[in-house]
Amino acid sequence: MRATIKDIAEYCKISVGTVDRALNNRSGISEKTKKKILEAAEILNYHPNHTGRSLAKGRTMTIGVVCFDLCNNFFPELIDTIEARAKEKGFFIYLILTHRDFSLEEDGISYLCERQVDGIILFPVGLSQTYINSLKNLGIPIVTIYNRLDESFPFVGVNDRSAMEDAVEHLLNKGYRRISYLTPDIAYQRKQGLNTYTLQQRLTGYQKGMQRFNLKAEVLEAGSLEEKLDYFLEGQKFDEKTALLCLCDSYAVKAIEYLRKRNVCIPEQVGIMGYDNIQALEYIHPRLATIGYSVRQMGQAVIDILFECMDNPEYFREYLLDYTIIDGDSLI
Amino acid sequence: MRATIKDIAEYCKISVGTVDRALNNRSGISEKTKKKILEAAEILNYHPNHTGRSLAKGRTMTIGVVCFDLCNNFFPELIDTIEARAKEKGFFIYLILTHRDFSLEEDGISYLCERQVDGIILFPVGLSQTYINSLKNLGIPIVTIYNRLDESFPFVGVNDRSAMEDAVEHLLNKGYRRISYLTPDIAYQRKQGLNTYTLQQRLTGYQKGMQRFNLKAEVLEAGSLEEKLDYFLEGQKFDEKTALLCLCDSYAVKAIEYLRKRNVCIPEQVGIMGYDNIQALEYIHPRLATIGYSVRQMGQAVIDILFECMDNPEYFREYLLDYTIIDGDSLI
DNA sequence: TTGAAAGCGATACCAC
DNA sequence: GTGGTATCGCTTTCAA
Repeated sequence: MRATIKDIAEYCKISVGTVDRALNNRSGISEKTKKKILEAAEILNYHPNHTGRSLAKGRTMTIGVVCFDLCNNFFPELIDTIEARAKEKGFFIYLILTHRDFSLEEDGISYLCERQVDGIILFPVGLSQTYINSLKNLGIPIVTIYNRLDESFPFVGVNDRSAMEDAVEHLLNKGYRRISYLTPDIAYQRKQGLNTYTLQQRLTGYQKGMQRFNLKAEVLEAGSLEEKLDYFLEGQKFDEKTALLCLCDSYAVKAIEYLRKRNVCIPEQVGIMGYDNIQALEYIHPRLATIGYSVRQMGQAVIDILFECMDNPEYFREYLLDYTIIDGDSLI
Repeated sequence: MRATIKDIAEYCKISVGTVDRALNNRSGISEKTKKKILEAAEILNYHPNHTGRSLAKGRTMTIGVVCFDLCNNFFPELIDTIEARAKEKGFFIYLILTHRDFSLEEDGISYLCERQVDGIILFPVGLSQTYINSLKNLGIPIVTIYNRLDESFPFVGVNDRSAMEDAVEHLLNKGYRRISYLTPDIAYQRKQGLNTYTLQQRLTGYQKGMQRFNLKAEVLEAGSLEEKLDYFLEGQKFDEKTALLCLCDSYAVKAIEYLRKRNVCIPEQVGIMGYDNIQALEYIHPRLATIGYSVRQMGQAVIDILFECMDNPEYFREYLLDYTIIDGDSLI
């Protein structure tokens, strides 16, 4: 059995209150008894019991991170940052992966709540008003990231709309006139009750950009990735400079794979551009043109905002990160 | 404030003991009062308080995962598997990243201990006997993975030694006669007090393989990656089929990048082989020849063994996964 | 079938 | 400065 403050108290023939004072550097204790107690703690190999403390204090020093998965996008680096910063402040991380399954998200949140976490970082999958209300009623600070919920929850993301608009401009400046946009089927996902905030922002940016330059938007949305790309290539004569702007890098990389299979030369016949600047790009050829932003900064922001909310429940902030267009060999 | 069992008890004018029986499907309660209590719980929007329960039961239903990072190798997929399986059994995951820094590992373990986790999955960085003893004294089941500690801790890994030996044979069968081995500086890491178990196993496998076929082993170990590769290329006339066998895929991929910069053709001038079959390989060209194993199976094994240990502290198992040689375009 | 009370380990307040 | 004790929310045992 592990030693408790009671053991120390008995060992020193003293009360638990005093032991607590010594162990937690509280005032109102003589140096002499303090020293005696600390020595006893050493001898008995005392380690504080976090569960007992949590119950007494009503704080668990734990934050829940509810994320889609660890295998895609910028998530690993982001969680890395969050973990490090949380640790600095004495907090631990409960990791919950939803795989974009709403019921897993709902269950996860509910368990986090039972476990009295002090705050939650949430990549929302759900979006219904009922769900939003239930989150509000939890009385736990929640910061959303990637997908937005509504103005009652602080949000951290990239300025996607503007970024995609700039991406279109970038392609235009490189002489591309036909610019298609590759995205998952947003309407379908919406129908499934999924949160499509970021998907929508990026799409809107693309559409706005095309509109601004009087270009005809072509959104490849329906069907599997292969079907979209087949449609894209259909009747394609490569007689005008053609580019494929993709929702995200992992999508772009898959597209490159498939186009290569169909003997399409990149960038000679089709230029490709992604979004996110994921680390794996370093090793992928041709070097993908993309849109980059600081994942570290994003992680810092989300955790710092969460800490703010924990101190002050009224705190609200929407934090949109800056981005940079990164050119690459996937464009000509 | 959230409702507690006491609130329910008062609401129903009944004792907390009975409420507990109803809420936890314990025996010795009439259907009628049980129904009344469950309804009250619904009305009062009762959610159990995990902290209180943990304190009373002495179990937190939490396991700590102490891992290097999330950005390399097979870690994301592994943690994904572990998280899913833990969740199935009602357990939560504390994620701690050490970045291969021993003091972070030590601190992490010690905090996990304060938080009374029921078990730990550990990618060990440390290896000293003092450290091992301190882990033993924790009285918490620990399963090691990737790096081994000693026979007091269950271990899950791949049969690295045999795999690397087979890799050598594979290269030999393809006609390679000069086979160099690329690895981090093991001696140096050892001197830093780091656990080099897997590094060493793989190296030994390579050496054994070379010895078996009477080939001269050439281990590229000292200096930066660039320095090692410069040394490797030095005086290289490409007059005999040359291959570079690498500790792991991410290492191999970096090597390919650098060799390309030095205008070395792969696989024409140098064949490359990696280890781990990481997911990113799908999008990297040339397709890297590598050694694959089931990360899912590894995750299942480690968590199942941990659960066994939690039931039975005497339980011990060393689980070595099978592997497959995967050929690729990085060899000719 | 139900109630009462003693823990679990730590905190916090009040009294001396 | 120190001791005593109620409290946090839940479990568990014993008695009724």
